[in-house]
Amino acid sequence: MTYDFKEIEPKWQKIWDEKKAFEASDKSDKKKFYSLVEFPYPSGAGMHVGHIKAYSGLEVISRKRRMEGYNVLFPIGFDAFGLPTENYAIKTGIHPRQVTDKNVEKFTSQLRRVGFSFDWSRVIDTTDVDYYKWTQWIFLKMFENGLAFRDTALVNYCPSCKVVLSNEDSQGGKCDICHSDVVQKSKTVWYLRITKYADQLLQGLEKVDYLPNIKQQQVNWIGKSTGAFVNFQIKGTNDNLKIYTTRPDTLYGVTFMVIAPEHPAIEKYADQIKNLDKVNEYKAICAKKTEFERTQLIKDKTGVKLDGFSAINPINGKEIPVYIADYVMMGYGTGAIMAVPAHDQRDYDFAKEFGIDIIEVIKGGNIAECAYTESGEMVNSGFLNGVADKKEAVAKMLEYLESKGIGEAAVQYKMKDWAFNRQRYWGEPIPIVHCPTCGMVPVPYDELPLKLPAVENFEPGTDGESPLAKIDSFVNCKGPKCGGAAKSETDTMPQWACSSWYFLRYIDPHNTEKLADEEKLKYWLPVDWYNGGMEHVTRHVIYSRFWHKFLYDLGIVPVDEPYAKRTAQGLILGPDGDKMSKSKGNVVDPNDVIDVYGADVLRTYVLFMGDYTMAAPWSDSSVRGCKRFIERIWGLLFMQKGSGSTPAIEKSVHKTIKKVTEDIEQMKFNTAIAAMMSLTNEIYEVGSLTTEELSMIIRALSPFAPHICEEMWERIGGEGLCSLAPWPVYDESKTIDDTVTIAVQVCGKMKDTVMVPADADQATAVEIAKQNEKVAAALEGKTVIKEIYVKGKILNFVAK
RNA sequence: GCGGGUGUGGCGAAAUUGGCAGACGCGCUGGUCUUAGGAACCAGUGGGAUUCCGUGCAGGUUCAACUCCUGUCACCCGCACCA
Repeated sequence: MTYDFKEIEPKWQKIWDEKKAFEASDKSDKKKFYSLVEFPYPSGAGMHVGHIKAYSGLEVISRKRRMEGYNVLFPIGFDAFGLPTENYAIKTGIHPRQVTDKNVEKFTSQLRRVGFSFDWSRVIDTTDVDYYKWTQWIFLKMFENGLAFRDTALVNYCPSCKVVLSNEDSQGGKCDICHSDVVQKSKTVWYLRITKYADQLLQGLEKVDYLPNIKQQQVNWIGKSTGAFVNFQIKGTNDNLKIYTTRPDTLYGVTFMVIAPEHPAIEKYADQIKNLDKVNEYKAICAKKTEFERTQLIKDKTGVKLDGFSAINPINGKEIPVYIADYVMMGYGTGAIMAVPAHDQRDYDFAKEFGIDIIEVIKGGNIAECAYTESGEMVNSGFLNGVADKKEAVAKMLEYLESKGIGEAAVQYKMKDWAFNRQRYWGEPIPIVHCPTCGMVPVPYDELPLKLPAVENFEPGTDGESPLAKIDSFVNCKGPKCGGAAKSETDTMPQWACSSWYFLRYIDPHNTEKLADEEKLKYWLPVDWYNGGMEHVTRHVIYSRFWHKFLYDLGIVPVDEPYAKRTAQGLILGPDGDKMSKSKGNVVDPNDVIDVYGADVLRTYVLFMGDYTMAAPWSDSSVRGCKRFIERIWGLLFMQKGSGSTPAIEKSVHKTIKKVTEDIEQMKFNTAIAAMMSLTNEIYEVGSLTTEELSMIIRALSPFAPHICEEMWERIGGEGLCSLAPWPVYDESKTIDDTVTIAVQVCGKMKDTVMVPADADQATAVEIAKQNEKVAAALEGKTVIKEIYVKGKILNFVAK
């Protein structure tokens, strides 16, 4: 009898559904396990096999946990607001609501065909008003607490998409959506004050179990640096130019200062600056440059000296010339620096370009050649002379600066506040009213959700205005406080808003009173294991940790870190080894694979391909190997015999169960599957196994290939569903061999292997080894100086 | 430039963390059965050769190195004039 996946797979999917086999219980004596995968953006293209790999990791772990007796919450939903849907709507004229519904339906059917054990009773769609009501609610709480605010600043702006972008969405100076160059534009925009949580976001990493590279990326992104603010008096005034430096120890080496082209001091002291025309000309050139261009010319330093404007070095009273240059950014530190060319390469390049003095204050380098950035003995530095330790020098200088009131220790972060509004339709409306008498007023909580109005035209305005601005009935409203005529905010929230808290909603998805019930939150949080893509670690993961910490401070959630553990899967590349993309035409559709081989084969293959965390190319022919394996598993059904284990098979079964049990926990799915393949090969050689052995194998394979395992489970008379049957327990004693094969080396070169009792002592092993022909031949005429014996592994004769 | 990662057969990859390099799978070769096979099954498969060489390259530590150390090259990813 052959294995007919086309009949078996839908059969069991239906049964799981009818029995609500994978629904989590909110009340249970069992230990809870919350496993979370990043919910998909339902694009029109449907899912590709990369999605399947992304979900299969925790799918296996969730299924194993259920079999181990846990109450498992493994939910799924749709992250459905966003530009691709809106752009599609603009192109086709179909409303984003309809597009989203259609795509969600497509994704759902694909996911179901794979047989994922999601709890389908908790599906959420972030574009559902009952969901985004709470996204708006959280925004209002942030507004109330001063974490959501408006400011006029230079922002990243995509001229093609006509939207303001966050730093995170414009990495490398390119728009994350359309990849065109981002320009800097002065606009009044909404921000979320994520920087307030910078230190907590950093500290929090110490107590969570994230893969090391994920942690490191977040640490870099937050970019904490410790240094000092130092005030340089502006000559001829009582005003100061405040700078930030990480090297206060080099203060004696300052020979010039640089301020950003946008620095306010230029306007404030415009009348003092004699070459204002030249300065303004330079400012105009900088403003035209995109962020991308500005980071291109790293070596060629440009700038203009401010004539008639200088500062005083507070440490020695020296007059210091001040320049403007675009290598200093307004967005970091104070937008002004003290330049120490002897010990900073950028300052060095600038000094060479402009013929400025270079004063060595740390010995050890050759400042005629380049800046010396290592540590060494301080010179030309007044009271610091002779100090050789950098830390000590910094500490002494800080102490001095603070005692004189001219500077203070300071911490800076690279992370910037989150630019939060988008001039787009398909997002959550920001629930704020601009009232001419009362200013910015939040929409009252009991009026939430503030629904997206029906529109015909989704095109953003040419002046960078939201499509909502054209809807008079939406824009014109009453001021919530005074009742007078007012205007609604017309911008919407960015794509990352709704995903910043979705894992909380899964816990209580149908609650109409609160975002989720406290008791349930207390039971399920934190997420025990969260898996997703590397591309989200500096965006979604940081954003959601920030929202979570805020909700924790409000007392809404019971733990301060949302995710106890975070891992990331590697990409599936196209068969050509390139990243899968529609334009390259190398995308593999899971439906095509399921049509030919079935879901169990697809699931097994995406996990067998290689290291789960690493990228690997798709191979159509390799899929067939997994198909053969699944079919050979089916064949085991016809090799059963009632009783009487073959001792070697019994041992191998227990060893395999042990390996599978352990490997799954480390996401080493590829070696777990390989072990089961080996075992199968071995059983085929012997030709039989007991029903009990088969039962163990089926259960261990069931997280990977659940459909065939259910069918086999039923046929061997297993009780209930295989998916909920107890995880097979191996007998440790049966995993240990009585005799082992050890390698025998002579002078480190392998000569042969010999069988010895597992607990053989050195003398026994040596005796057995010496009887081996090849070993004896190699030792012929030599004197053994030393014998090295590692039990169960190796015996090495060191001989002359 | 900084941070993270990866280099192992024709290919995807393993290696109990210093102990038999190449498990498992693909592909390939030969065979069996077939009208046929891009099906199934069986056997073989790192390279040269009769005892050597092989984990990007060059050194080192060790009885023993894919694994540890020093240097170096290549590729991938992230950040990037961050003061």
